[in-house]
Amino acid sequence: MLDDRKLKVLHAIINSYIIKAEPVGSRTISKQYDLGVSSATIRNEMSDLEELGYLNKPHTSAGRVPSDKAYRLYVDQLLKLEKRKMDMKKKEMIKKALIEESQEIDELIRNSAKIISAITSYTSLAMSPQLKESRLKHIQLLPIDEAEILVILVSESGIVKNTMFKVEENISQDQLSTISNFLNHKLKGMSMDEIDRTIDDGLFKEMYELKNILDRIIPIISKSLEDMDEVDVYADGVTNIFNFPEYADLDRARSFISFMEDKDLLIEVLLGDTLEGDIEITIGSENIYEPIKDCSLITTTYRLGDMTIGKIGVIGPTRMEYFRVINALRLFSVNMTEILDMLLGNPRV
Amino acid sequence: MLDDRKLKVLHAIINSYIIKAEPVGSRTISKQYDLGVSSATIRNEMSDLEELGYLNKPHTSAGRVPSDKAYRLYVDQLLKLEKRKMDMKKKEMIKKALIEESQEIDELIRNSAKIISAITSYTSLAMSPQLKESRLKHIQLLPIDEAEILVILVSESGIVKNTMFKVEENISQDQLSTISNFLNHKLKGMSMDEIDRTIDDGLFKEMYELKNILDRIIPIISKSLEDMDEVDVYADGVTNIFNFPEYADLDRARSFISFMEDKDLLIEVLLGDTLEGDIEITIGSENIYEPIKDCSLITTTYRLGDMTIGKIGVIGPTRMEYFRVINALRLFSVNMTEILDMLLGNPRV
DNA sequence: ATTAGCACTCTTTATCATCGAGTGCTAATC
DNA sequence: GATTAGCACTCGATGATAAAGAGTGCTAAT
Repeated sequence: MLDDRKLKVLHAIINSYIIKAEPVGSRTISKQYDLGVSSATIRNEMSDLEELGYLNKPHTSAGRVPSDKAYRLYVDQLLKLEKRKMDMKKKEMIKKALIEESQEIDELIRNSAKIISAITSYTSLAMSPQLKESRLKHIQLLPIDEAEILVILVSESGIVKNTMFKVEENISQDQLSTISNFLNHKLKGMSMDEIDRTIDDGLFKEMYELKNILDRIIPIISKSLEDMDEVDVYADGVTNIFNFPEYADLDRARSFISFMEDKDLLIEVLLGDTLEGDIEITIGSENIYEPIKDCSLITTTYRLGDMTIGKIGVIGPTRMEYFRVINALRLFSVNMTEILDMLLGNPRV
Repeated sequence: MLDDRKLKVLHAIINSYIIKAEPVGSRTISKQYDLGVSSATIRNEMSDLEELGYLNKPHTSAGRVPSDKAYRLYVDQLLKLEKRKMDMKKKEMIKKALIEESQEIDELIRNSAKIISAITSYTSLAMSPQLKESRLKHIQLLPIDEAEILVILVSESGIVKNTMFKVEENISQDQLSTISNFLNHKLKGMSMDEIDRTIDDGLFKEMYELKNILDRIIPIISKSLEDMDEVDVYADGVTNIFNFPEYADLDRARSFISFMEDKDLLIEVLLGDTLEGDIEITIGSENIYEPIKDCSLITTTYRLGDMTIGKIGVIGPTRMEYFRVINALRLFSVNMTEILDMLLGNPRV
């Protein structure tokens, strides 16, 4: 469909446009890229490419601009041809920085977002681990003082969640231990969903004497479980968007930044693609949400054990430096997976 | 220094400018505000006011614009005269919304920021509680499995912090209990600072047999304590700034939004003022940081018990609707104090 | 099939005149 | 003596017009 020369011309145009953000004319191509043909020939090729939907003209006397379709072609080839080598020195540097700065998982995610946006100079997105499948490893009720009890949940993936609650009656240490043991016995190893179901089934009739207390604790556990696998998302370098002339328009900038302020939307966007695969790229109009239909989104995943549990990504204008961003994200994908392994241990799955 | 009529003129100009964001001319004042004098008189008064530093002229043939000094006067009078009544119906509404949406403290803070920016349509800032003075109520080591121990710290203010750590050796449940008890006995009731000092003093020579384990745990406690009183800050409604014509300039908007992205700076800004007092207002050039020298910042505090532990605020153009914002913030100050009291109990201080 | 050449299109930029809001001064008025 | 009407003047905003420049697309020559 596209002969070799057309491809070369298209590539040249894309490259030029990615760098300059200005419509590319035939003369630019014939002079700066060594295709050995005159600008008139390029003009004809460009005309063809436009007809095929790979190029757009902002107006009659402007140069051409690559269409989303062109980027799609470009990116697909990029991903196919490319030798997946990784700059190991850079990788280790980043890893070190991340480890030193991030004691907690949320910190790790936030810092990753920060570094990614810093080195790519686009806006970065990072999602905290999603651990829906995670199983309960330990549950414990701890008396803090006469009137307060602390509920502690630990998941196999090492996430801890606790909730304080108050009681009026006096509950003895023994009673608490009994309940702790009972709950541990019953719920340990279950996934969040299973626990929810078990709770709904009212499996706790066995413990008549402590029913009052249990009735108070169950909803707390339920709520805590919910909280535990609640994902969060961070955007960093949002103002980087101002660096791109396509966002010199206030309304555009506003709409982009507003979008980045809405965490729910961002989660949707990140989860929109599957949770599988290496690098995923969504180009311009391929995006579902209006405000980012002129953006490209590149995401990758990170894992814990065999399970993909989160995503990080970069978002910017469609004329993004795909290659550079892909490489950067690969670095982070590997690093975060390794660091999480370290932080959370290596649970069986 | 300012006679009554000058004051009235100044007020009229400020009011007009707050609404319209456009330089105010003498004719506007004489027509729309009922001062009973002609525009020529107003012109003379304006000329005087300019000389006194209360008004500025963007250029010869524009109207006048209030200076920071004018806003300062305006605001000081506002705060003095104003009858501090609170719309109790609105207050209860907000309180209800906050309580329903916010199970955790961080959520409460975030939601507050969200609601504040929604109802004021400015950018809101909210700082999480600062509990430096908070004392340790409980410390416990909990075995999760053979190789993992959970360290739990509970402060008197009810904040819980935990850290998982791994051990190679087997440590018996008994040993852990011993250590837990020992630490509780030694550290309970101490403030963070005191604990740090106690730790530094190496007070733990008493426990020879368990020294290995203690040496591992101490730094973890130390780190956790640090984390516990780390403040966080949220900004919401940042893109509201686009609603104001003074930020139609891309560079301005960018600089503002970039500033709001930097949490460290925001903390500085919020803590910059004292932690005391009811409402604090910083106008334009009174701000230390360049990017917000054309903004006004209104903050108030919230408390736990007798102690001021956090701040919330609103930031926007100097021609802010001070009155409305002040009232809104008062509502939140009271509400958050009440809700925190509920959530965290009422510790003695 | 390629290319030189040229007319044509459309944006960008600069220039200039005009308009109007607003000031500041002066002289008349209360 | 304070107020005000009147008017010349200032200066940004608006819009029209022209010139420049970049690029296309067609035609005819190679």
